[in-house]
Amino acid sequence: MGVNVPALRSHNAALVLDLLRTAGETGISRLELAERTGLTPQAVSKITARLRAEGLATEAGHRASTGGKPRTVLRMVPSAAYAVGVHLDRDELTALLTDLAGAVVALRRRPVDLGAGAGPVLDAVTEEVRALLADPPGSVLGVGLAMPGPLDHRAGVPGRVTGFPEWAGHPVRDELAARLGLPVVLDKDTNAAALGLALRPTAPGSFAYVHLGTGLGAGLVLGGAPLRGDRTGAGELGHQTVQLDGPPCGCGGRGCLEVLCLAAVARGELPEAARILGTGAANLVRLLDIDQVLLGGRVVLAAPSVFAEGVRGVLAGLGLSAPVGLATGRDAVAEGAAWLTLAPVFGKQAEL
Amino acid sequence: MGVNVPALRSHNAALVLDLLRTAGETGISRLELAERTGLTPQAVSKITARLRAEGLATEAGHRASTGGKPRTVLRMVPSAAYAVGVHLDRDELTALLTDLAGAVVALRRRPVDLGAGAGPVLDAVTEEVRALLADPPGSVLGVGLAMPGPLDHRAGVPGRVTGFPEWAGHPVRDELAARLGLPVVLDKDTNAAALGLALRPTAPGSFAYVHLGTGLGAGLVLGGAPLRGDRTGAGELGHQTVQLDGPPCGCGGRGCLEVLCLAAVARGELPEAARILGTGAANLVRLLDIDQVLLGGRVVLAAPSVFAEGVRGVLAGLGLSAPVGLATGRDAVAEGAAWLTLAPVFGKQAEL
DNA sequence: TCCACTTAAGCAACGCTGTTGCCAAAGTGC
DNA sequence: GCACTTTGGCAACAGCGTTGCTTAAGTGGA
Repeated sequence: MGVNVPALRSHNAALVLDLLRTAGETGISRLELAERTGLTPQAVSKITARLRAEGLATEAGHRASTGGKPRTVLRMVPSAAYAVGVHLDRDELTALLTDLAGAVVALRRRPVDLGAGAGPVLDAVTEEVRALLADPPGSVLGVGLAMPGPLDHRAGVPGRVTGFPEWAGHPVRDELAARLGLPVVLDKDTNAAALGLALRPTAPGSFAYVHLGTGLGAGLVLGGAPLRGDRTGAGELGHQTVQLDGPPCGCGGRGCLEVLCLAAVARGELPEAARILGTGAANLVRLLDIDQVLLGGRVVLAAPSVFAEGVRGVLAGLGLSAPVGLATGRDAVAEGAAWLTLAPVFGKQAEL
Repeated sequence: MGVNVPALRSHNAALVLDLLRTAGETGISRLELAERTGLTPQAVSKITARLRAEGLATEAGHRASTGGKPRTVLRMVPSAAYAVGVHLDRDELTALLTDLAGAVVALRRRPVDLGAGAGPVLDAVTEEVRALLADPPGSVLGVGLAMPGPLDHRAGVPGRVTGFPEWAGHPVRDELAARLGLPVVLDKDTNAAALGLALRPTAPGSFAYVHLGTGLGAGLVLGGAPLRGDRTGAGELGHQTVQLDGPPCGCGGRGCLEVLCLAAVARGELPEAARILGTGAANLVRLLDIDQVLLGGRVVLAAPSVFAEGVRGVLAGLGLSAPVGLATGRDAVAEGAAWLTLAPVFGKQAEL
């Protein structure tokens, strides 16, 4: 909790590297970095010199002069390091390799059955990750693994995944780390997706990633940081009561959003499902004062405009101005999983 | 955003001072401070020497020896500084003076009518604060002012307070600061109360303060920090939809928690009101993975056990283990308001 | 073409941070 | 009484960002 001088140094270095990252291909000059960080230009020069010496940054041309020496443009070097992201879903495994900028370099997919138990499934994960790393791309930071909740991201252990009791308590993170010889970070699928979305250069400060697939969940990003909660339980949108004394749910409650929404989907009433989802989204927007809602998950992606329009309609009807968007696509969770290991490089989510 | 050496110094000093504060009367030794902060004992010695020189800390006895030189106990000096907290409610004004530890030193109360307009009401606030400070207690850090929402805590300006349109946009913070010659911080009543509760030494990391008075709102504390949102809108619990297509609400929605809950109160059905409130609280606990629910507000305090038991029952029925408590009492908001100016001294809520 | 001017960025000296190594102070217990 | 343990201050130190100055590299008017 206390900060000493080396900690200060690495904090500022991470801050500068993050600005280089978000500047992307465009790059950014030393003086802009100084303005954005509040540090003096001289300090930025020192920090960027170290980053260049480590191969993390490079000079890339000049800006137009404004009457004096033109600013030198600096850029991050994405190939300086790589990370693996794994999305372990109930029936499918997606593993991908990204560079330091989060761009997908390679991808592998195969069907799996979570019900087959931890041993065989982790065998499959190990195989796919080894295959990705067979052609060694350079320094690999680690592996991010995203699974359906509930789980404990600090211990790296799944909880009672609905329908897959044998996973509960299995030391997934440590076992995979031992097999691969790489650091592994475990998190909930929705949290991983939200993290990946949160670190896009254009991301708003606070938003919710609402995922409608085999279940209904959300990843919450508040003030730039994902909210996990002490028990990795945050984002349990599916079991919000939106119908007092409504139909019972397996969770013990009644009128849960997930039950109502998925029932509408099952009936084929997608606009009604979108309206129910919109009510849940509106509750989020109002309770947390967030800037944006991003929809994702298989059910949404099967009829994106129906859901986007439906949710948008509910928010507009309540006078809420938060825009509604769609999350990138099929691999949002796996890409976010890679960010679980990339993020610390940029000083994000220090405490996992 | 960047951190330089003086910033590091003040950060560590605030950190140490906060540990002294939470240690309270008991005090804490230099070595414990070193363990808790991660700093070396020598660094802690230097920092505490400065704090003692500034009069913020003092030595207070010794611990029992464990085989060597006994540890010297350090304590914060609460009388080193004071702060004013003002709770401006729809019909009542509470102003109090606290010391650096947040203990109430003096209190004044009078009826007001928010509808009388900003001018006369701010006159009354000015009078009461001046009266509190008539017998000057020492260094006064500033004034925290808590009002019903909506408002903009960054600009220090109320929004459209329901039923009191003339307050909208009035520069309350700046005007009061000019009148009193002291820094003023404005925040929503529920946020102030939550802040005060969050800074108690025994507070859990994440909790919700649920306030049921003339309206229904919540103050959310996540990971030790109050959540306000960019528009100070976070905590709008009252307009969470918990009854799809339920009775209409003035907000444009249907089945809002506030409408249902207050209707039950109006019918005299307090257990039913508690059950509805409990449903809202359960939604909070699940969505945000919080550790505790604290109930407050006039309606709750009029029948505390009914509401506490009712909410507790709903949570227990859903298998949620978060304990339900009652917020201290009538002046929770005013005491929290004082913390709006005290908190920065301890490195809390840097960004207001 | 020249030259004054502006802006960018590195070099060197500096102040200040927390750290390290050492030692005095103040207890315990054989 | 003495060996031992633990606390906490003193002094020297490495390393951070800052300050003052210099050099590099442009623009634009005479």
